[in-house]
Amino acid sequence: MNIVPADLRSSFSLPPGKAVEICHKLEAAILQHRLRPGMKLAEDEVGDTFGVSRTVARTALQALAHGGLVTIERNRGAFVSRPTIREAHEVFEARALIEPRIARMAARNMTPDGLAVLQHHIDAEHEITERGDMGLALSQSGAFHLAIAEIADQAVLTQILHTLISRSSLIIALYWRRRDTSCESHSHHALLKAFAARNESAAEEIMKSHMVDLHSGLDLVERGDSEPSLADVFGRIDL
Amino acid sequence: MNIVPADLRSSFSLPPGKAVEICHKLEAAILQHRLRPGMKLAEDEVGDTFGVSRTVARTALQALAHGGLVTIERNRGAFVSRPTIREAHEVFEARALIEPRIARMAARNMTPDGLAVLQHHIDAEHEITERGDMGLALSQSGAFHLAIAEIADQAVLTQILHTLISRSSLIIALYWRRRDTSCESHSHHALLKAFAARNESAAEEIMKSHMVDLHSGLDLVERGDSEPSLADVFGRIDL
DNA sequence: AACGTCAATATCGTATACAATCCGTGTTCA
DNA sequence: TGAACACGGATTGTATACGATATTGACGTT
Repeated sequence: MNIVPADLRSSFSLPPGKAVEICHKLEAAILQHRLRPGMKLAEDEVGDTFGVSRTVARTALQALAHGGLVTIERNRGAFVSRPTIREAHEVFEARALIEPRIARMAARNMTPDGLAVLQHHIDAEHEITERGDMGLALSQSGAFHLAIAEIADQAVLTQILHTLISRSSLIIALYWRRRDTSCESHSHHALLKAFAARNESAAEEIMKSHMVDLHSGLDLVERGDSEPSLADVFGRIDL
Repeated sequence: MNIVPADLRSSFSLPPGKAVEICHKLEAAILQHRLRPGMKLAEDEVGDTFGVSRTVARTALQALAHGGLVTIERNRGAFVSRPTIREAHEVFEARALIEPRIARMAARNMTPDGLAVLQHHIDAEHEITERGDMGLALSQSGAFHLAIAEIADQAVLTQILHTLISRSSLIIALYWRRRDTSCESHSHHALLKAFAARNESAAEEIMKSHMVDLHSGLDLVERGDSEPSLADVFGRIDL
């Protein structure tokens, strides 16, 4: 079976030509945690991988950098971003501000078609979760939130939310502590129910608490080093 | 005297090297309405103007495109964006959602230094308004709002607000109908007072109504043509 | 053995060159 | 006269080439 999350379509200002596709592919890979935070994305390597020149690869990387998924350091190159704990808090606070409003608007605009789309997302998410592909499930979850924004029909907020959700994915890759995503699934069902009833206040409230849940599901406490120590990566070695 | 609005510093993902400066200069020019919405920004022209190659000019334009100030059409080039009426509403609704929250946070964090910075902005704005340079005054007003966000110390929201304010400037260039900016000035003073008192709720409320004022100061009704007619530009000629 | 210096290499920043696309003009034909 | 077409100029899309900068490893010194 071939369930792929509706790709989190990149912003309004599309980079020209081939760069768009590369953007989307890199974005998908990052969102699914196939490219982990901190990984180097060398221009030559990206270019070779996708069969384009460095120019195009560069354009794609710069576009991703504007979305916050990639960090470019001068004369050093591009890396998959590693959000700080501070930034993690800010991103989820921003989502907690924006998404309840979006949910309310979506509830107001909801149509049978919209409901069907959301239901489809939930089904896909469920099936992926069964298969245990955590990265894909997360990506799918993001697509669900974004679909709501599209139904709300607010291009500006949708664009903003898109970048926030992308960054959330990185944050979760770094700081998620729970094993299960049942809370996620439960909230999404509850949201769908509110949407079906076109209950604006309920949708807003559920989304608000969903945001709190997500935020509190993170393990955002300062570790010894801000950079992950070698021991974190390889485990401690007794000499 | 040399009062220049603290430049609305571009996002986190700085384009490399010289492109940053070009970005800032173009941004300033657009925000001050020296480059009007719809104007063509040819890569060669930009490059020649700033003494760099097309490559760098291109990078700068793409960066501005990500901020929404510039629109790039494939194979046609870059233009100063012309926000639609729809987008205008969305931008100001988004600001109305975000800025009151930012004002509240700023009030909470306010320090004597912060107050001094804001006071400085207000003074500058006042002086510029006296001189009658509408574009510069507007740019200065944006800088004031952004300064609040920086005091609120929320990088993520500040970044978002930055793009919203930039776009607001374009919107105002297209749709502003009032002659005066006294309401602007009044609101800013009121905000400063709330900040001085560290009155969070007052700051939030004043900002909220300030947003409503700004939004309602726009003339957002459909005109006959979306494109400005020649008559609009040259005046009507009786044959 | 540890540290600092220096060269080699890899990667990025910028400039230039070529290919593809679009737009306006002028011509041709109905 | 008007519409369709073809051509030429201009501008963007992409590739490549060269210069600048940072990192890595070797070497010599303390």
